[in-house]
Amino acid sequence: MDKTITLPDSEILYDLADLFKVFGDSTRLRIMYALSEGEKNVQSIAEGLAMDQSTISHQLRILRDNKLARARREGKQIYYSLDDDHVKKIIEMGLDHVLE
Amino acid sequence: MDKTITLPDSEILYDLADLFKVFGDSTRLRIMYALSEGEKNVQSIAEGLAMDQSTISHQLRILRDNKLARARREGKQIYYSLDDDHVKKIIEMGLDHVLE
DNA sequence: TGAACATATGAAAATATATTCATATGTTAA
DNA sequence: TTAACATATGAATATATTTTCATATGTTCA
Repeated sequence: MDKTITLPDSEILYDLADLFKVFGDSTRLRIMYALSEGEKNVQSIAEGLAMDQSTISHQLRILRDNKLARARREGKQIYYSLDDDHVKKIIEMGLDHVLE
Repeated sequence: MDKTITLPDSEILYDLADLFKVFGDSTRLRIMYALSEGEKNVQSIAEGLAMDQSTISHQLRILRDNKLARARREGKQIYYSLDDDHVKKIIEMGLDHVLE
């Protein structure tokens, strides 16, 4: 009997887990939903979600670090938008499962 | 200006986050990969991944609770398999992002 | 029934994560 | 240059999560 299990490179597995971790927090999901409506600055996300500016900023950083959102400065404000088509698709796949 | 952000029901958001949390751990991803090769019992997963029986068992429970794996007893052993077509698709979407 | 085996589970310890608070940084306009 | 504003960030705290260890539960077979 062959007990071998074929896995992706360990580094890729960690990256994959890290990616899903980003989706595994309701605050970040809410931010991603907000951004799916279009580009928004930090304030308006914070107000729209009724959360602290600091909380949003910390979480936006995580989205940025994981290349799920990107930032663009315009004057004093920084506008964020989704940085990847996969974002919506991944969320939709998840919803499919959750709603079934 | 309209500051409204349209979000899914808060309960659904939490369920969605919980679902992605399941994918957000490399041990569980490895188990899911193992099961994507076909049904396996706990021992053979543990051996294949070189991890503790207990660790695997704890994580299999999480997969079960989230309806991502299902269990079937056959004698002393319990065979697990993936319980949802979405699993592979969600992982593939994640890989697309990670590999790009 | 009892021994051997496969799996599950509770509790503890180790680690990771999210939020808050205070404050720093960067930008604009007076 | 200074005041006012928008955003970012470090540190502390609170909370969650993973793994390990010990042991319980369920099954088979002698």
